[in-house]
Amino acid sequence: MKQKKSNESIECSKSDLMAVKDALEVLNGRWKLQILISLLNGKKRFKQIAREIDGISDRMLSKELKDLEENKLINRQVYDAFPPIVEYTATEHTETLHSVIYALREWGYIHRKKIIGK
Amino acid sequence: MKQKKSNESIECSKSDLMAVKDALEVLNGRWKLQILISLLNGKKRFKQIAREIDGISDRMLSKELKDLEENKLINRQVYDAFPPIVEYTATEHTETLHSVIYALREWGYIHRKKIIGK
DNA sequence: CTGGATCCTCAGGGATACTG
DNA sequence: CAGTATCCCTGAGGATCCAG
Repeated sequence: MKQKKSNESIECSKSDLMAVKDALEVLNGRWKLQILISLLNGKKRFKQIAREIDGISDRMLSKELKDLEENKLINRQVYDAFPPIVEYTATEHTETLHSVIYALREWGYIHRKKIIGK
Repeated sequence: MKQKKSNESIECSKSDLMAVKDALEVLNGRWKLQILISLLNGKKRFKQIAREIDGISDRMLSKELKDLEENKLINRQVYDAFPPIVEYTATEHTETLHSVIYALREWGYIHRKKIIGK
């Protein structure tokens, strides 16, 4: 993918840019990563996720979950019961997001210190 | 509320979630990361960036650059000349984004292979 | 409980024209 | 060249109601 410049590797190629754009496209919006993080902590039911994520509406959660399922980032398991039980779980593919989440979290802390926290 | 899987650490705390949200807030939209990646490759003038990033309008570029400057993610240097010359550069703070960009890029490749490329 | 269906709002973003 | 000013539209996302 990339070559080094003395000591720092710099993003450069069109192909790299495309990859970043692809990633952002899948993870876009305010909710997807929050949902995935929540599920990386263990299987959850619909209402559980809704309660955990501050401010999300049922409608958005439903839509985002469908999106994520299409991208193989979550599994949806339906149990035939009443009241209905649906469990969502992360997939092996979700696990590959760990480094992204980790990097964003670290940077979030750095940035907060830099801009807000001083 | 945490279940470990053998060897991986899992995101969990409220504070971590906040950090990720903060990061996403600063980097949101389709353009900011593309602009930053472009500038991490070296100083650029307005039109240069506009030409490099496919599909961005002058208006958006202008707005995003202002945003990024407020977040100390770019420097804006104006030279008194005609025609006007304005150069944008990455900052030290931008450098801290490297791991984020790197992670997103890697994941973009992985995801493409998983979903599209098969 | 799990969502689908509807309706509505608003900000993100495109197009174009214009200024210093 | 480096933007600003307008106008407009689309789509993300909220609120509410309803059904299985």
